[in-house]
Amino acid sequence: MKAAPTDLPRHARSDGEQSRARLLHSALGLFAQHGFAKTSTRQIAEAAGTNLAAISYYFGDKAGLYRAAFFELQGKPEDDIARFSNPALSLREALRGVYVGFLEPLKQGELTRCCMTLHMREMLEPTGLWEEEIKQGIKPMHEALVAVLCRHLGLKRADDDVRRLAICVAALGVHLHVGRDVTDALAPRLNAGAKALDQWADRLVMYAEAMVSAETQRRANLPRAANKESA
Amino acid sequence: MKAAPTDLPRHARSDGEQSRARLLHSALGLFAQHGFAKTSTRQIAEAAGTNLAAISYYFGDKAGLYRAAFFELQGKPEDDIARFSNPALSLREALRGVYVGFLEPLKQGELTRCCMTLHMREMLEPTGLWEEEIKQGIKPMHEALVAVLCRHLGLKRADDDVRRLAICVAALGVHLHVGRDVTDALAPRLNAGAKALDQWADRLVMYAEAMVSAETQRRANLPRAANKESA
DNA sequence: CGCTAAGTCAATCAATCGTTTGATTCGGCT
DNA sequence: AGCCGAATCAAACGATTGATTGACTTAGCG
Repeated sequence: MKAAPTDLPRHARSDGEQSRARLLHSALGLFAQHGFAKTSTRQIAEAAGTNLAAISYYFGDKAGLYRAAFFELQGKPEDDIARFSNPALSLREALRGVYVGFLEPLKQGELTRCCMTLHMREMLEPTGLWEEEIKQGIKPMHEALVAVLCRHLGLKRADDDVRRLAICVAALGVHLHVGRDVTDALAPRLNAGAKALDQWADRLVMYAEAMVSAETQRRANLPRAANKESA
Repeated sequence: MKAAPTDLPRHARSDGEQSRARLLHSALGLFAQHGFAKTSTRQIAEAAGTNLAAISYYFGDKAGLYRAAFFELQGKPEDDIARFSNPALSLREALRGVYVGFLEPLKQGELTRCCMTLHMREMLEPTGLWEEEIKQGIKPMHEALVAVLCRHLGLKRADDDVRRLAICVAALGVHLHVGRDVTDALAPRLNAGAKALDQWADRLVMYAEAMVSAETQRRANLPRAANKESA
């Protein structure tokens, strides 16, 4: 709600909304770093510089704080979709738009990175919020990407192979985040600096283009009749 | 402390080693399903049909049980590497070997799937075991894949671009697991049945081949001098 | 049989968890 | 001034956690 900056000094009895915002940001960072179960409310309150009871006061309980941190501090999915779903874009431009959406959080500050980490974490530990996020954030994005691919593949309707391709295209972007620590261990240079991230964008676009081309070619070589997919 | 296979006293109690094995499997399943922090030792003991104290007895503490379940119940990385690193294989065959390693756990029983889930979970919640696993399991596999790619790209030494390509190739396989629930929500048919998984193998091999081809072409179009990569 | 050790069990420990309470303080109001 | 509600705080609640205790049971062996 209130997009107030966070680093305000801790005044004795200044504004109630400040404590709420500080709790929100501290919770986001700690939840992203240690997960929900391993983060105690006392840690959050201490990091936020507020009292323990403030969590119950503003968010009801720990789960409410988690939900608030999860949903209130993230960019709107429409912005991500808008980056690549414009029909005027070429395939290459659209794919670049897709991966920019994945890479930008890595360039920006901790806040967006923590948001992304929380999302990735939810993938493996669904807490109920995740299904909501799939429906409101991921599924629209997936459908938008499928539509883009259909357009450039010359298809009227999406089939399983297009969805598989869309998932693979997204997988390269997702892996930037979930496999970040692994990549840092295997080849630290690949994620070091903004320049390296721009190289990621270049290569991912190239690889995604190659995958789309391969799918295009596969469909071209397909016998006309066998347009169905096995169940 | 005890529980060493080196000691060879007679089987004192008939089902002595059985409790250990049952604890191991129950722990693997529960840790994979709920994570380390959200799984209590009482749950594990109850699921295993043993007493609570047996955990301390066989594994010292909860962390020891986790470590044992993590390392004792997984396939050896050499087997995975052997599937694709044979120099006699064509690129396509090698890539198929890579993805078979990712897909087989999905086909087999719960055990291997839980193992894989635990691994994925460790990516986002490193507990110390993960660094060990990177060094002993992931890094060798990455290096083997890099070697295969170098061979088919006609390179003597690996550079950052080859490593990036290797990571992208692996990313498609990793995403099968980390994005499994998401995929099930977006397009349930894609993961339903062994036949669908075989289709995954076909497409992933095709996409990976396309990525390698794209990289080959990029290098061919490169000016001779500019063989360096930006830091 | 008697002895030892492995294994099992209920009961309990101290610590930590999320949450609640009740008192207190401050800003804004008539 | 006097009052009220919002906000803060220390303290404690009950529940659950991981881990331990000590007694009990069983198996092997002289």
